[in-house]
Amino acid sequence: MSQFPSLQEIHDRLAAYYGPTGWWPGDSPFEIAVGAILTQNTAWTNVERAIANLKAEQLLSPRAIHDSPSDILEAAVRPSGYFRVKAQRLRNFCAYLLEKYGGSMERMAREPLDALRPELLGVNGIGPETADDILLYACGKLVFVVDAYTRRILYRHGLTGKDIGYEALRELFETNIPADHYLYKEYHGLIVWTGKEFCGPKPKCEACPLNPLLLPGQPRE
DNA sequence: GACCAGGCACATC
DNA sequence: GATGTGCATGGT
Repeated sequence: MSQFPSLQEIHDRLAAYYGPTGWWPGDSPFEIAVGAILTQNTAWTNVERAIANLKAEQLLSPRAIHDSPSDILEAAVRPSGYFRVKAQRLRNFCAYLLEKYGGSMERMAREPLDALRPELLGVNGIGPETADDILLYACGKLVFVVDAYTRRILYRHGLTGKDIGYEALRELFETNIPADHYLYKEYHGLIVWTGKEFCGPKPKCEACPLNPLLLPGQPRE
């Protein structure tokens, strides 16, 4: 018996409302990894511009990014914000990928999850969410991705405390919904879509598919 | 013009 | 270990 049957209920309602999200968008595992870094604290529309620039400049490969002069790379990723920081983070990731896996996302994906996740977290600029984006969507690993929307939606529905940590939230999902890769991908996509549409700093609960939510606590903030 | 967006590292206490 | 701060563009 699950402690949080509501997690399945939340998914089912969102899936009924939106249908398949097809998350994450991207033409290749490497493009997904790049997008995961560029979208840190940034609206996705800005990331799309940056990725389009990288493609136009023939920079969407580990070797090209790694070897590109700073000003060229920074100019390309500029629309995604924090462009100096993100250019360096992309370079850090590419250096790791080239060094450890010859620049091959497919080779990286063959590494077991338990070894790969700590490796990614060891790359400067890759934190828990970015690592899990890459693991789930680019490497096919069974890891639930937690983000600001995930935390906010659960908190506002009284299902978790405000200060619950990343790992605790991840475990909550991973122990209370079926261990299914497609479900993990879609559930996170649905949370992103719902968060953007209904659960920003100013909640718009009226038309939200999660309203009314049945469960333990009362809505907050 | 203010506020916000799917984080992260680093400094300081 | 908790808390604060810098990083920056583009949309609403």
